[in-house]
Amino acid sequence: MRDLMELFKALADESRLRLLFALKGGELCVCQLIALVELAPSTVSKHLSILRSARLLDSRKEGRWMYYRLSEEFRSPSAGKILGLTLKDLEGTKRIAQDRKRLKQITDEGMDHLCRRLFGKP
Amino acid sequence: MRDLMELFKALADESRLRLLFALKGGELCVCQLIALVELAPSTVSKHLSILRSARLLDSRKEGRWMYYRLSEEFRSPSAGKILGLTLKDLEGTKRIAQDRKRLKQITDEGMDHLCRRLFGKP
DNA sequence: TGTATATTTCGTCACATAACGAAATGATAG
DNA sequence: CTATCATTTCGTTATGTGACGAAATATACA
Repeated sequence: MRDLMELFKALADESRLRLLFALKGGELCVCQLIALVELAPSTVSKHLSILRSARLLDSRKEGRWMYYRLSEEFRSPSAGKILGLTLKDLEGTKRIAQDRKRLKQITDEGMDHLCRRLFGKP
Repeated sequence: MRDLMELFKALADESRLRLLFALKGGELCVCQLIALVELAPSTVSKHLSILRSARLLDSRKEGRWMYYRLSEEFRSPSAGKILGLTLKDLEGTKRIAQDRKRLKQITDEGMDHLCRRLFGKP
């Protein structure tokens, strides 16, 4: 029951739903996710850790970049199905449609350029 | 997206999961649900209103008693499936097994006796 | 009609959570 | 080795949530 509640708590937040959906298309770097949801890096990091605790995400470090992706090993079979239904439901929403467009721009931009834009000095 | 978040928020609470599971066997009166979860009447009432707002429950008034039951018309097809998966997942948990036993006692007791026990003067 | 009863609404308190900025961490590049 | 960069951790603040008791509401019964 504890696990199930953790899953639902993780899913009960707009930013986290947006992050999950963005990762549907494959792994992304933290800086790309920051650019997408437009929240402080520390805030995004916290969201990602919540999603990872709920076993919805896995992560991988490559050099100084950290990549997150949708998990494949869920805590329970139901968890995977619930995530699947959730992502399908999100397809139709306006916010997610906007995100999809912006994400394309972000991935096209290239990470070096993106990071300089996000964290670089004037 | 708002609806989906409302659904997950509703499901992200232990007491509300217990209430939902209890109603799996059919409609129950508020006083029976109060006896089951052992929280203040006002607290249980609030939980029920949250579940009803999320369209997980319907209610029916009969005399002075209010009956709640699992909804059949969900906000979205996914909502029904998610609830189904959730209730199935809960089957195995210890708390729910305890609840099932206690619920049998509660329904056997009869509502007049139960209400006198819960609200009656010494 | 008035009183008892079942449920809901309201006000309040303690605690959880999302947001931020500052500081810490860990890796790369010079 | 030191500086820089991407990310995380920590501390703080504002808002949301769950719990309760008291008061309001609605129905039944005398």
